[in-house]
Formats: sequence, C-alpha cells, structure tokens
Amino acid sequence: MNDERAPGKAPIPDIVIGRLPVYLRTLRLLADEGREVTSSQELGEHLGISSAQIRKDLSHFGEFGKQGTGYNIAFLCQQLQKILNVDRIWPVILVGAGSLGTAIANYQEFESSGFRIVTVLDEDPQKIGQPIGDGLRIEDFADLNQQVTESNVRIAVMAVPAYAAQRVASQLIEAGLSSILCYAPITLAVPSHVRVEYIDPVVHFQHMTYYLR
Amino acid sequence: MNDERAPGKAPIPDIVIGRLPVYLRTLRLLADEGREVTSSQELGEHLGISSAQIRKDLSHFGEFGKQGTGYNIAFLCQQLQKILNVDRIWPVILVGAGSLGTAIANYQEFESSGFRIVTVLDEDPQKIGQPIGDGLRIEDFADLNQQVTESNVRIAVMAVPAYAAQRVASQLIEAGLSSILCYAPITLAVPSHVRVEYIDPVVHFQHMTYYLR
DNA sequence: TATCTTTAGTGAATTATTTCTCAGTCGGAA
DNA sequence: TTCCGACTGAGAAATAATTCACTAAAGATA
Repeated sequence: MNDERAPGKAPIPDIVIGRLPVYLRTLRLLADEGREVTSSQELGEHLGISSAQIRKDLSHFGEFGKQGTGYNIAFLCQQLQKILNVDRIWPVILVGAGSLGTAIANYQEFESSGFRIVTVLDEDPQKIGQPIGDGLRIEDFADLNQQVTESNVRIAVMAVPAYAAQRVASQLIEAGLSSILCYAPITLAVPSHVRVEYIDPVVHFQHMTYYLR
Repeated sequence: MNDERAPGKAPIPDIVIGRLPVYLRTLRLLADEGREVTSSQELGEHLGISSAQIRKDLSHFGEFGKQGTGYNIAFLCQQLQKILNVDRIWPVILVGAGSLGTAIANYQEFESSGFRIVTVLDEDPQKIGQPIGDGLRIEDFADLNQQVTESNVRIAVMAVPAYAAQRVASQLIEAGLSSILCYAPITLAVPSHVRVEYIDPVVHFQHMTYYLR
C-alpha cells in the first residue's frame, strides 16, 4: 500500500489529483441513486476514460476495491474525501460582488462538497453592507486583513474584473491566503507557494471552436 | 511548415490546442499595454511555463516568429485567432437563467473573444419573457428547436441544476448542437461527435485542498 | 467441492509530452 | 562589412502518462 506523500516517496502526479474530484462527484451521484457498489469499468464508462486509469489512479493511495466485486461506493467516497482533505468544511472568502460574485455566493453545492463562503468583499461603497448569499453581508475589501484573521480562511475566490485581478490577488497573498480560484481572464503573477486555479469560459469556448468548421 | 489537419498528417495534440486560448489571452493583454513584440521566453515567464513549450506548441501550426527578434504580437494574435476559428463571431445559446445564467448573460468579454450569446432559454414560466443580458429576453426552452434553427447556433452553455443537466444536454444534441460548455457538476453522457467542456468550481477547490494541511 | 466469471492491483510496454540542445537567422553595433 | 548577442525552430533525449496484459482473489453456480 502506498502512503501518499510519505517522506522519500515520489509525489503523486498532479494530473491524478485533478481527476479525484471528478471521481468523487460521480461516486456521490451513484450513491444518491441508491447504488452501493461499482467497478472501475462502470465508472470509466460514466466518465469516458479507461478502467485501467481509474485503478492506477486509486492505487497511488491504497487498495480500496475487492477483486470480483468492485468498490464500495460509500467507502470510496469517504476515502477520496480524506485524501482530498474535504472531510471537513473549508472557509472561503469571495472577492467581488458583481453578477458573477452574487451567483457564486448563491451557489448551494459548496457546503456539501467541503466549502463554505464565509465572507464576501467588494470595493464598491454602493455594495458594501448589502446582503448577499445565505445570510451574508458585503464587507469592505479594505478590511481584508481583519476578515482573514477573524475567519481563519486560506482559500479565496476572485470574481473581479481583469483590470483589478492582479492587485486583488497580491493583496490576498499579502493577507496570507495561499489558494486562489480566479474567474478573471488573466494569468496572475504569484509567488511559488501560492496555488492559483483558473476558470475562464472563453478558454473553453475557443478550445471547442478549434474543432468546429 | 505544418499545415494543421491536412490529410494524412498527425492531428495536433488536444493539450496543445487547450493552451492556445491562454496564449491568445496573454498576447492580447500585452497588446493592450502597447507592446508590439514579445519572445517565447517573456511569454513563458508570464504564464509560468517554459519557452520551449511555447515554441514547440506554435511550431505545430507554422512559423510565426523571427529569429533574434521574437514574435510580433498583433500578427501572432491574428494567427492564433485564425487557428482557433475565432476570427469571426460564434453565436451561442445559453440555457438556464438563474443566478449563474444571468451572470453569464451579463458577461462583457465574450464579444471580443469571438462569441455572442444570442438566445437565453429557461423552463420557468415566471422567467420566460423577462429581459436578460444586453437586450435579450428569456425564451421558453420548449422552443429550443425553433431558436436553434433561427439563430444557426452550434454552441450551448448550460447553467442549469445538476438534476436537469442530462435531459437538457440530450435535447440540445437532439436539436443539432455539438459543442456544450457545462456548468452543472455532472459528467454528461453524449454521443462521440459532441464535445463537452466542464466548469465546476468544486473540482478546482478540491484539487487545491489536496495540497493544504 | 470444483469450476466459472468478474474484477482489483500491478509491472511492463507503449504512447504522449516536455525539455534539451544546437544550427541558423536576425538586427544592431563596431 | 564583420561580429555579437538574442532568439526561433526542430530533432533528439528525457520524462511522464496511459494502456496492456496478467495474477490472484472473491463470489456465484453447478
């Protein structure tokens, strides 16, 4: 059995980590349908990937299946949540209370997936103080440091315009955050200890149009 | 010089295509700053990837740079837009006029990137007829086929709840669409001629928390 | 109990991707 | 004009990721 990130062991490929949330999402859907066991083959068919890849990916972390039977869905969910550190709730700070920020604040799926938006910040004096999401109120971005300290948050979502993104990111990092999910269409310059993930629908659209004629 | 997708030639790796929109986005940002030329090295530093990768990626499509000088930004943007087929405007249909759908409809960056949302559909009778985005009105999802025919659209964005996503996707495909950008947290079952891209913030969050302690 | 079918886990083989390295070109300086 | 530093494009090498193919275990069936 491989122990992930044991000293002296090779780190697990990032591309493997990136697939685990998708496996987890799919397993939870199966569980919701009342299913109790599945196989790498079935899961692969759902996801459009090979069964070998799923088995190999999971084998980095241990042995979760039973030969001849497959995987117990509830157990595998539990294990994946543990591996991904989502067997708890992570507080998240949201910066930007525009149209997109509001949609994010309203999104109901975070809580069940291990995340809770605990603070919403904006710079616009018109917005500060307004209610948003589920019982929150828009706070002043100038109070960032105080908010971070109070809520002990390590993850931020940025739903700000591109022109403001680098400045906001730098301030978030300054305040001690090290994980950023960025919706602005810009690649941020950040120190190496900070991890940024990007969501840009245009990138996906343009990827798709390459294949269109 | 390689001619992309010429008969008998190896197809260009999808992973390369996926990076081109990011290159394009960055180049346009540089152009906005008034820059005229750049180098693979500078671009790589911006993006946190190696200069060799950028040169290799571009070399699949032709020779766009000049030794000793680098790349003319405006020219390379133009070429990338041509390669990605965004040297035109693609009409896009948006399904789902909730909080997220509204944010997408309001998003201003699509137009300059090659896309225009031409139709917004929803099933909720309360929403049908309401104005949304820039001069649009929410249409009845039941009129999907008519709308697709009228607007000659090939791309859809789905901002619908997970439980509705598979049904909506099947109807979109039935109506003739072959490219779907799906914001619902579910892997869709689609025929092989249909391309689906996914945006799920939870997947990114969970990817990040793996590295948090 | 013996046999058959299903399926996980895994090392080896294959395929894909990235990086290295260098020849050759460009533009500017001497 | 010649030389020099900067830079691309591309083949070779190295690395990474995926798939193959097999062993062994589990449960079902005769």
